[in-house]
Amino acid sequence: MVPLEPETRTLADRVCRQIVTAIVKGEIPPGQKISEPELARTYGISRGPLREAIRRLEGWRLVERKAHVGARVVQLSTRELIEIYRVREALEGMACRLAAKNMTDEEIASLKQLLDEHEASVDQREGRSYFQKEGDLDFHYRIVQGSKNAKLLELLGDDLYHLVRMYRYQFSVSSSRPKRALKEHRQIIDAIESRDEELAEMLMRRHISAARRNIEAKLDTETKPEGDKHG
Amino acid sequence: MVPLEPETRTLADRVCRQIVTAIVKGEIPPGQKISEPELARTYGISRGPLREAIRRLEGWRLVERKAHVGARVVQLSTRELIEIYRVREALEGMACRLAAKNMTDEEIASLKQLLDEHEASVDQREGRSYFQKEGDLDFHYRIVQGSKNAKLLELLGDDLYHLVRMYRYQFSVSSSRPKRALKEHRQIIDAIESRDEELAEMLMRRHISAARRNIEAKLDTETKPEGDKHG
DNA sequence: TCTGAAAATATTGTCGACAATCTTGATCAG
DNA sequence: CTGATCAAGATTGTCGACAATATTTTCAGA
Repeated sequence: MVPLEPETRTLADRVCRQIVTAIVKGEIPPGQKISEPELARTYGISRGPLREAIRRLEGWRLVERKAHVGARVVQLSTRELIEIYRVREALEGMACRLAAKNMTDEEIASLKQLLDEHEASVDQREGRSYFQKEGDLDFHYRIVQGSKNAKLLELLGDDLYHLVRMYRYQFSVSSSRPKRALKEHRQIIDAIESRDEELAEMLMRRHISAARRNIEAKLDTETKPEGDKHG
Repeated sequence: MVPLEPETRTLADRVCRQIVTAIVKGEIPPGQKISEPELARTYGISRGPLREAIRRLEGWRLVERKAHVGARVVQLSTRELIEIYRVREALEGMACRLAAKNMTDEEIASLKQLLDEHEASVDQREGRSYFQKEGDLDFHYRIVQGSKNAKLLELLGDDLYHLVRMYRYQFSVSSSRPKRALKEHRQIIDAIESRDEELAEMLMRRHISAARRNIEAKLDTETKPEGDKHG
């Protein structure tokens, strides 16, 4: 028999998850200082487990800590967001290559079904970008799972996706091109289905690279609408 | 003015580094249980900071913890080592591509000089695999630095290289083909110098991929010298 | 002798208190 | 009035003690 949450049997672990959720959803905004006494009161625990939770978050790079000053929620600069997309391009490209080799037929079928649902919600227009936003990460997450590479899953799932989610909540940035993204998702799953590793990796890299350039372009127009430098 | 070790002003931080070193060097062997009272006595601190240090190590995936049981040093299975090399292939391939774009001429020159030193030590045969071993990671680390992508540096430097070093100490596995590796390193830096991003990435991926296959082959012959299955 | 359960032991988890450090605000010299 | 210095307050860092859980040992019964 397996309990619903097997490893949440200690205060530090439970609170750790709660804080992650709070940070990702923006309830604790980026850049905000984390007050130990205040958080301890909020969650009704002592400072001991709370500090341990913060230390783990530090390892996951969701908070930054300075000695004798305190911990702050990481604040993603646009530069760092771009960096993350470079990392995603590399990591998810590899994940997609491995998925083409290791995904089971059942997993592929299930993923195609997920895309059908996404398409329906996009068509009906009731799926406001909100759903598509989370749905997008669902797709990517499943690919990574399909790679059967635990290390990839760790790095992307624990380290990067949290940050990406955080950023999306923060700026309410959805994929901004749901139909295009959906089409690319279909191409990717097709490549996986035909077990074309090379193509699968290339398509995923182009998919993420396009998202990155999309962000870069948006930022360029926002920050310097009449600038002439291209740095 | 900058002190030599700016952020090691708290017990937990200092002990954290000490434990990392001890783990990487094998002084605390993989799989061994970490006894909190014992380690606290060893380093002369209380259990509080020690636990926080362990929690951060948990975030870095150098130790695994089970509630009410304790923390153990991670034990790399061969499967996990292979997984790590897949991740390195993806990440360092991207790093190399970015390095070809972003490395300064000075950094490139310095790195070529480093390779000269490696070559000298290999030729003299006095560079036993020991030096080459660390020298190899030096080269790779500099490439990652040259990418100017902080996220890449974090993931590779903090998460993966520790594990790779640990494994090398553990099995005394050096590159086992120092001349070949050195030649590949030269090809890579040449590609970077000519700012050929595409080629630089490809060469780095082939370089790491070759190392992975080398390990796989060695493991195959060791574990199943007369087997017929290829799983 | 072997098996199973229960007690004893040791370890981990949690808490409150104290010490060290940083931040803030007030006071005073220029 | 401005700036710096110093003190008061608040926050983080550290510690020892107690509670909860897991592991080991022991002992009784078959």
